[in-house]
Amino acid sequence: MTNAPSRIPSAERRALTLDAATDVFAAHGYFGASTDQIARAAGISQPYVVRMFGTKEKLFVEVIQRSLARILESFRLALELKPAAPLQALGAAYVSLAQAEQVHLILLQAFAASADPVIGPAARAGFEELLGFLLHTAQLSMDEAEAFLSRGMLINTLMAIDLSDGGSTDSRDLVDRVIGSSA
Amino acid sequence: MTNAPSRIPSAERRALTLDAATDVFAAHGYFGASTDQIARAAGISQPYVVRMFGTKEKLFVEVIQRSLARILESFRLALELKPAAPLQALGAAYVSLAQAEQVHLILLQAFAASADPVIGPAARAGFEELLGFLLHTAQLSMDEAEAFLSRGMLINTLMAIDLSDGGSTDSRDLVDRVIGSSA
DNA sequence: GTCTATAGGAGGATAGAC
DNA sequence: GTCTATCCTCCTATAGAC
Repeated sequence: MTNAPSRIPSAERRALTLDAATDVFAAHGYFGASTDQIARAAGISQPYVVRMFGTKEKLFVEVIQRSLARILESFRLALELKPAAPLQALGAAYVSLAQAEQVHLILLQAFAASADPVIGPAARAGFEELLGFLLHTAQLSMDEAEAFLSRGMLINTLMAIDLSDGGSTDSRDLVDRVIGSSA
Repeated sequence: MTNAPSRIPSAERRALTLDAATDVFAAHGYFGASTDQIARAAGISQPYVVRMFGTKEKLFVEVIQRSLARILESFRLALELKPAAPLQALGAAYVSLAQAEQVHLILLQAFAASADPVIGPAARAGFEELLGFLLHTAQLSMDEAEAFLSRGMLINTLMAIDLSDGGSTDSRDLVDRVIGSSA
């Protein structure tokens, strides 16, 4: 029984590896995640991960950019479907995207690793793109954008520390309001 | 010329090392920071850092707890001084404490490393203590606490990615509103 | 397109001296 | 109370085969 590696097209392999990397980086952060963990999650060898993306740093930057692209894409869709209530539409879109993929944790980890000379600029650029979208495409006022982003950052935090399980009554109330309400 | 190590009392040495560790963890996160960087920042040898705190993990947990204690302490003071406008008092206290010490980044890094089995519980406990304080000591309503925490998380993020320098006009506006206004 | 083998470096922790 | 020396593990990246 020959156990040959399954040979799949490079575009698809890249996408699968990015999926795996997203999960691992989301959980452990840029420094905490190893290329070996990512490789195992993707079902390939560690050197192959490096081979595909050059360095771990470049891989993380690609993960950040792809996550951001997905956020913007889902925001555009939400605005199309519910143009009357943009704030609610965007909020709901963000929470459901965060629950499905690990988009929010990637943002959090990117911000946390901002001191890195390559990741910092990528994180900043991502944030600015998001802000620009809210102000100029979604046409939010600065007040609305600020409120939306504040709420988003709290969502990121609450989901990161998984406050829902085992927490106090107060915690659960807060989680319900912040995440439950727009889920 | 004998270059003997300066011998200082253990309590003071601990405090100095915690200061150094706070800076390094704030910038690079739990995994990104090395005990050697911390040692150099504190002006002592790497093994001595480990000797004092047992493990890097325990050191980080102490840093988290100390940062939280400082936050609560400064909040208590702010409430005493300005009992009429608690939200404003707390907001200003947080921003100025964040600028002086690296308290906000420690929180961010703690949340980012929450998947760790030791750090996660510490981060959760810290957040819950903070929430409890806001609701029961500062007597904020759940709405107010939510707004306060949201804003706090946005402050953490904006300061982490240092959006002030080199950013777009929009970014600078946002930073001014969120940080400048309560500084 | 994918793997095995491995080099090379960094980092946390321990032992033991002063 | 503090250091030097060092071990050993983990991890990124490269080389080269299939």
